[in-house]
Amino acid sequence: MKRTHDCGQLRESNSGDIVVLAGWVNNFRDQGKGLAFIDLRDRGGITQVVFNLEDCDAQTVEYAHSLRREDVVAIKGVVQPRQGKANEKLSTGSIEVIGQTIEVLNRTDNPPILPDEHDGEKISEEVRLKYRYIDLRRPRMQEILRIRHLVARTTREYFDEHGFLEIETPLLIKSTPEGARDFIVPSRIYPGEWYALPQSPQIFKQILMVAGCDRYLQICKCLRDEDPRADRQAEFTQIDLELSFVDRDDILDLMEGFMRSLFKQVIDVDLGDIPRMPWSEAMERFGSDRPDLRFDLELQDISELAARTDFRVFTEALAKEDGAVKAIRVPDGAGSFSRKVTDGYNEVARAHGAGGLPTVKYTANGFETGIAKFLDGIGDDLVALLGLEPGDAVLFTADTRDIANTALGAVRLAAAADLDLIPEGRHDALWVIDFPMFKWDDDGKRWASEHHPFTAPRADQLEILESNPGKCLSDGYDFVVNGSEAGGGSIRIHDPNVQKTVFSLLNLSEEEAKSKFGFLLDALRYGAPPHGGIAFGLDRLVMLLAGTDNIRDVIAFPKTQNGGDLMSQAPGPVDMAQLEELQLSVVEKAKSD
RNA sequence: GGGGCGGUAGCUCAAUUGGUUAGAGUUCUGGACUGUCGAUCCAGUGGUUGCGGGUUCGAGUCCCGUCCGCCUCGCCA
Repeated sequence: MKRTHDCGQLRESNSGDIVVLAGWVNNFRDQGKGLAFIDLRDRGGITQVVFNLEDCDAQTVEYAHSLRREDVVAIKGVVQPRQGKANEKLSTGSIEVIGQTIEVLNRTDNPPILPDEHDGEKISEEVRLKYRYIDLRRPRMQEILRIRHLVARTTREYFDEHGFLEIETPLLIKSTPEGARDFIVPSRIYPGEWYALPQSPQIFKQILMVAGCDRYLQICKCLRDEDPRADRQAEFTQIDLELSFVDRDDILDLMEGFMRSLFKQVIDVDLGDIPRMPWSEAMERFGSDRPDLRFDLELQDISELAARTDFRVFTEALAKEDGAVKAIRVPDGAGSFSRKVTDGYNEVARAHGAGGLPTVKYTANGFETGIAKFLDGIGDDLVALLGLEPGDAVLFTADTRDIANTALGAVRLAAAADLDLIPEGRHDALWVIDFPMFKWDDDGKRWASEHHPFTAPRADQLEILESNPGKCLSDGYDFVVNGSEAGGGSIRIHDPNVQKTVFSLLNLSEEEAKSKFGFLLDALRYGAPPHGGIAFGLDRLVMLLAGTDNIRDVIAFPKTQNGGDLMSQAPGPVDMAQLEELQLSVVEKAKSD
């Protein structure tokens, strides 16, 4: 029997048609010897099939009674309007198929989990990952896989229309010193030497620009041997792009068009104008380089007022180099912030480097609790500056400007989640621009790239690149949606001399740079066009579009926090012969204690 | 590498201060039922309490170690 329709297709207009459906038995309801209902499920949906003695022989009805959940069957029958009540939960709920013939394609063992819409979300992730082939049968998972497909399809369509070529870059490449830890692959032909798997195709896509490819696109796997998070996997997918003869605004304009069509086509959301915010403003107002603009609770600088208090936490912070006191006003926070809640925020602030989180409530009687007694001299000015109303709470951080901002930024997110200030279904995007070129690495006592070592300084910043690298701004940009970094890129350095200067600021010797990136430096010497690009995190875009906060939900076969695949049991040992061929041996690490 | 939460029947969970034979729902098995749709009703199967030690008259419960899962800090150019 050949399938004629999928299980989501049939409507009342099909009444009288003879059809063949195939799929999994989602559920069955036996109603006695002569009547049985089978809910048949495939990727398209669910259709009810009914077997009874009026429409088929007793043997077939009995066969229908023997079907169990997740058996795989093909069923031939006639479409008719529902005899009983319609089921509004199903797209096919107004019809049913009168079953006439059953072909069992495969019986199932008793399944460890069921891809049931009611239980699916409750099953522990550990079991879902082990039996991923059953978990993925769930309509929700099928929906996410489809969203992911739509993202890839829309990407290829949009960039094809704008003159991009899809070009593959190698997976076995040379290890690079900057950035994340590499996954490495031993070379059989050169024993003792190693390939690295790409953290991104960065250098290759720049070389494609030197090669005259003009506009490049790739949907590619990237691999970074670092610990995962809820929104991060060691193995992930990027939408990787690079363009020649463009400036920053050309790229941002083109990518905005892409993002708008993506959100429109996949979830029918209008992103509207996408604001561009300097990095310094994002840090000052939101305490984050990826601000969530769906709610207020903006950070305010109260350093001048704080300097007039006798509160040592404030005055000692302000005595530091580039010290600051920041505050957020939490409307109606006085009532909802118990001691337990503010203690929790205190921990958040401490986890981000702040010494603590001074707190005060503002009521009809003025400031109360917490640090109220220290605010006597500045009370009215503080009320005016923050726009306080009775019932508000105020949270403070005091430290170096950087720590005060990031710690309070983290508290801002925690408070918004607690107070339910984040609107459902809303998507607020922005570009963060004018990043610093470098950040100071205190451990390594050197400058490190804020973005990556090929990011160009802004043209108007070239003169301070060497004299004041900490203040030098780059031509980099991040695309941020709902507080999640969904993409990032930059105009690249196309002048080999500027590239050399940046390498030396990163404390990369000329010799080292030559051995690691020599081929890029060479390429830049032979007629490199001005170019720039961006990479979007495809997994994170799918998360946003699908409305999940778990990256494993948007990857068909994801890995766990320990980098394992619970289904295939990777990683695993290999044969001694394989190691010998590679001239490798495993050395047991001595216990340090 | 650090911190936190968790692991009990195939699945989701319960088990009082350390105390009787570790329970419930569901899946599954058998039976009843001709319009159900998370069907219902009756009966039954199902346990290395993650694993290894220890304390105790007695451990799912306390202690030590270890493995696994999740969240998080570090890390992620």
